[in-house]
Amino acid sequence: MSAPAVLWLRRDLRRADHPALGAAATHGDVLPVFVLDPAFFDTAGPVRQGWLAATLRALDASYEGRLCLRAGDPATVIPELVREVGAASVHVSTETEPGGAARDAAVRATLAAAGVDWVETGSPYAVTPGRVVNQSGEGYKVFTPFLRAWREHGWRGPAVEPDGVRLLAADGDPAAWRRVDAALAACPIPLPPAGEDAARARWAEFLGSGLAGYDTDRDRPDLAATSRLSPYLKFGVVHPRTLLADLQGRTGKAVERFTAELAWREFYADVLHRHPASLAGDLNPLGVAYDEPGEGFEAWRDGRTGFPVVDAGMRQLLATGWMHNRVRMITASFLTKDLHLWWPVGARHFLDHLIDGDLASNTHGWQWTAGTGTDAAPYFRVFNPVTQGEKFDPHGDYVRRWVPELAHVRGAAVHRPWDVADGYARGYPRPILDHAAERLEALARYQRR
DNA sequence: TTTTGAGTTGTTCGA
DNA sequence: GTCGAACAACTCAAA
Repeated sequence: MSAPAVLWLRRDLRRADHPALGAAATHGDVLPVFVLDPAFFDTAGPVRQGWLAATLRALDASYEGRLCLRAGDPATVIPELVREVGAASVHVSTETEPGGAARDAAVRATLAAAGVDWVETGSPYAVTPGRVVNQSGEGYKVFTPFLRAWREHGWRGPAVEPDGVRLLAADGDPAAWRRVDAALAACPIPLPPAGEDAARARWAEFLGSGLAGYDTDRDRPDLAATSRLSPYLKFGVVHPRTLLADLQGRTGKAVERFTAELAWREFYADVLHRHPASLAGDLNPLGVAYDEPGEGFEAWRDGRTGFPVVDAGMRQLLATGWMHNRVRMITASFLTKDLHLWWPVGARHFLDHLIDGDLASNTHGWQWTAGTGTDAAPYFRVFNPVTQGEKFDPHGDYVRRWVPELAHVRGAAVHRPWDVADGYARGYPRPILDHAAERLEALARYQRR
């Protein structure tokens, strides 16, 4: 009988379409393990901890209750586990985020010294970051050519689990499971259903009724027009390759558009992989002056800026761990162009509260808004929070849903409470700033540099 | 090497 | 109300 194979799960918390699982199974009995790494877990807020906890419980069920959960530094925990069960190999999906890649390098070195094989199969992306290159062999810095090259590169079909995979049971750490359950119990917001079955159900529903209108309605925060798969994609509960395979044979603008959104996720992962320093600072520094966070930041964070669509978005984030993409742009523009704060201030807050918070997409989405990222954003692209609200929440339903102080205002007028006779009757705050003035200030700062 | 066309998501103003 | 122009300069990708 051959030695067991450890399947170390990280951002691939699923059973289906799992190339690393297949690879592990060819080596021997498979021991699925997840490590609660304090470097990641302890720094996450209660919402993100809760979503991970729910996902881990579902993952354990996917693996027939045999998920081995341990806590600690993986560089210690994984080699220990390997010794314990006499494993000859450790199987993972390739991690390309800077922190995870550094962690993997450390674990891999320790294992190599012990003569244990380290096998990387697959990644959280249809095309592993670093593989889409231009004619000079370099990565892309502009999305559109990346998209073309990404499509031309293509991707494999879903991985089918080999017959007769045998899962090995190993002692988990009861204290670690207690921490998971405590995190779940302490989660301050209601979470979506976790796990693969829930992700598949969400996807099936989107394919059946949401995809057709995706092209035209995806920008409407008042409608449920997006896939809402991002919390599952974040932990690899569903793999984009699975989605792309299901889209085969379908055509039309909506399919193209949804595929492009998946490509954006891959593009930003590629950019972060090639430019790890962009995690903490500007990819393309503009040299503009930023203010220090103060009362304006607190108003933004708490959803009381006096700009209805901004406040609706910030409150949706706090209440649900999710914010509509269009509103992420509007609120980000407000922080960077109206409050004149540096984008990492907002990016940090988003990451602390989003259950789908993806390091690469969040970082570079923010940099796009700030004009420091991959897209050479025209300096004059400053969102007007009122006209954006009127355009994308045309009936005001989104604002009324998240801002109860404005629930009595009918129609699109909710975006301009200052023009409504009883607009402030229920205590909604007055605007904390003059957008027209701050827009000019932002433009001036860009030109002054 | 040089050149050329293009670059997710906008706003305002004036005709 | 609608529509086109103006709002900078630069970098990137590819021919």
